[in-house]
Amino acid sequence: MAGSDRPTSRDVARAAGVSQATVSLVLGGKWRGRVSERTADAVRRAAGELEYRPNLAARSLRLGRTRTALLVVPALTHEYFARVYTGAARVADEHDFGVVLYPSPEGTGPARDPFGSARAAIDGVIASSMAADALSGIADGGLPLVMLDSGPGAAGGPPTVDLAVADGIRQVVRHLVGLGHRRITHLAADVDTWTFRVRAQTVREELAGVAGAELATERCELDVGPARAAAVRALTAPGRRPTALLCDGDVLAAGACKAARGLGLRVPDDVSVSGFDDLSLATALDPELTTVRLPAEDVGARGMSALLALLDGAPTPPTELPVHLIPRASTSPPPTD
Amino acid sequence: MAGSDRPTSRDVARAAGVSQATVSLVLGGKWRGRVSERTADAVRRAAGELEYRPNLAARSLRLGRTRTALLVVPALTHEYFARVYTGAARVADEHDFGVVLYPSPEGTGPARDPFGSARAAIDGVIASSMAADALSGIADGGLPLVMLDSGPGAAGGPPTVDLAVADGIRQVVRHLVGLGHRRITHLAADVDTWTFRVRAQTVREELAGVAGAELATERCELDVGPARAAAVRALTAPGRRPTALLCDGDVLAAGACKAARGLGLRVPDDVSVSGFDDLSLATALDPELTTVRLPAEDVGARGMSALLALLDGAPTPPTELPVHLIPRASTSPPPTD
DNA sequence: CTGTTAGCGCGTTCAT
DNA sequence: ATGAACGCGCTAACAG
Repeated sequence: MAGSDRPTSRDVARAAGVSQATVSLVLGGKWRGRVSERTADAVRRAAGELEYRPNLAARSLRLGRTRTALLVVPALTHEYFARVYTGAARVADEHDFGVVLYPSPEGTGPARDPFGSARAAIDGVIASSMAADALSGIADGGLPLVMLDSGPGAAGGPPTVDLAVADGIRQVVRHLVGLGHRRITHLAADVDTWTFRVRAQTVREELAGVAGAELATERCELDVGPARAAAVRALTAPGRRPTALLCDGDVLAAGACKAARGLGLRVPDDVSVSGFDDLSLATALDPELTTVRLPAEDVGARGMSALLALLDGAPTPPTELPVHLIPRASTSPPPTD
Repeated sequence: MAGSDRPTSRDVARAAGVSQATVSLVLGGKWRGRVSERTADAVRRAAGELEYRPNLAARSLRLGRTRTALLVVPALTHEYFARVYTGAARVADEHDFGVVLYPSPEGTGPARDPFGSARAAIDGVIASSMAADALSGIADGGLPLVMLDSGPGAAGGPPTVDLAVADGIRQVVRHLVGLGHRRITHLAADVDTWTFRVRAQTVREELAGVAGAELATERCELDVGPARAAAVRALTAPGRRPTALLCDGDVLAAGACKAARGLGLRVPDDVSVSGFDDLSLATALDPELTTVRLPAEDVGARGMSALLALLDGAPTPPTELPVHLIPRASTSPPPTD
């Protein structure tokens, strides 16, 4: 166990020939006119020589704060949440904060209490796409909380950072309608969260104002296989076949494309397919997906900023981030009968 | 700031009418025959009433350990590393350990020192796919270290967890050769790490033993766009066109498929394409990719286990995890001239 | 069987 | 301008 013992601030003090308090002041950056320039320099040199690093456990204990936030996500393997983390971690880093992840099991139901042991070690929580009831434990604990993708909260509730999903869906619908599509099937994710409820509702509302529009809906799990099956149902349902499949996510769109090909239909010539998320998958597919770009990193970044503001007692107005339609090759005018 | 002050073990002790040490023993689970059943029960009840949670900072300071591991990954947005994290976190959780992520910038070169502040707060490091020199800072610090996907280390070096990538490549080559392919281009990731060096070398070696085999190589960045460009170069190079593209990853394979289609070639009828990783992308594509499944979660899990063993002073033999070829629809016999 | 004591490393106050 | 002393909450030793 060589070199297992690290130097403490006392070691630095001894090496620099000063007291512990002086070391703390100098390294803490609050010595303006309290410690002479010469001594301050000696301290810094000694700290450098010894490769001194403050003991975070001791600091946290003394200060009562940990400079660590907990990010609760449904599934890290999904690229969207990985990006959210990346954004949150970047902002945290700029403020000497850390971010630890808590992937809530299965993303549904009141997750196993993430705070049994963690509560003591974190200053606040950023929760992404969680059902409100799963967060009751946090609110009870009086831990500062920011909610992501959960919809605008109540007046006195936690700060929120949301995506303009309704607007995103509107852009997709107008894009499809503008191309001439009237028979559209919504391939909906079978997940009961705010963001997906809004998508379903907005598709309905927006299409209700279009003359001759026919909307159908197929629900499925958020995975390629189930999406493919749902798309097959949609494309083989009795009556006239839909000319466009509006999917709740790029993953579903991938399944839809496979279904179309399997039925001998070409995308986009016979059926148009739109996605949502703009994952790297969207451009890996052929044809590339028309989809809606979500600023995932910004969501994480704004979430972290909101938490920092909350901890500072600063105002935290609700945030809504704009999203943009990215037209690509998977949509085109419908076939002429 | 309601309820911001949490109860301490002293509060629990007072409420239960015992001493602080008794609380510590009972809640720490080491009171067999040292505290009476009745008192223990009173302590637990009091702790429950007060919703007591031990202060982790204080515990860490006292014990000198944090029960936290640092996982260094090149890029979290890549599904593979997200899975590695998931596996590591699962094993960590089973041992009341936490895992914090450090995404090393750009995944190349000696990363910015992740330990400036973190070193003090972690018990050990699990580093994935890092260049050896980027890890010198860790080894110097005497911090327990486990290396992932870095190849078998020196005798006295850190424990390693590797994938049997050479065997995986061999399975792919034999699969292609078995189908009848002889002109094969290796679409290689332009990344200088052990795992990719091994892949290139194994392709060469394995194909060297096949009569009439012709190997070409195209290098590119690990992304769809560059892969597509590289595949176009491969498929339009002077001389007879290769009948199979052996790609270093599913992402590259996706680019290769797009390139083939763009040139009017069908996959797999005109050209076979194989991937590596078995990401969810592999089955999202059409045709589904023949690829090699990597047990990413197991890598993370074994890495964490190795670190725990290392911390316990237990032996940590090098681990190599098997990988398996998953034949799907993107490979078939070569076209008959 | 239980309580008392000491100290982990740090940041802060008070006294020099 | 600097040093001595204290306590954050916890656990491991030792007394009783």
